[in-house]
Amino acid sequence: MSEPSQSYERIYRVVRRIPRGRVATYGQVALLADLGGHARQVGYALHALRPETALPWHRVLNAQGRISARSQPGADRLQRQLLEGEGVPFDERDRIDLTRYRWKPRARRT
DNA sequence: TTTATGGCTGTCA
DNA sequence: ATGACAGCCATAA
Repeated sequence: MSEPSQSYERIYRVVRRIPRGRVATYGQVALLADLGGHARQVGYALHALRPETALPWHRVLNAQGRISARSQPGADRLQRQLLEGEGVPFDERDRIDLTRYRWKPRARRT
């Protein structure tokens, strides 16, 4: 495939695997996407994804278990709302207990 | 081609 | 425990 941005697709693929009621960090997704721990690109990929792309971006948090402020206003609030709707409670500080809600994917790849 | 960002992370105080 | 600084790399102009 001559996909110019195949890297993004990998990220999307990983994010899509995140089960409902569970969350993952950018770093984690990056690792699973073979990006080698470069979480930033994950954030950019999600930032660059199109609205018609049904992707559970709201299940992706930063390493602190909190929602990062993105370009779109109110989007962080929406993310929180979506997560709460999936059964992921937030702390007083808007944080999620990653030790409990962190998605534990299996080692894939051959 | 180079330059400038950026939905982060890890370390230090 | 939180707050602040620098670094890595890919994408977009």
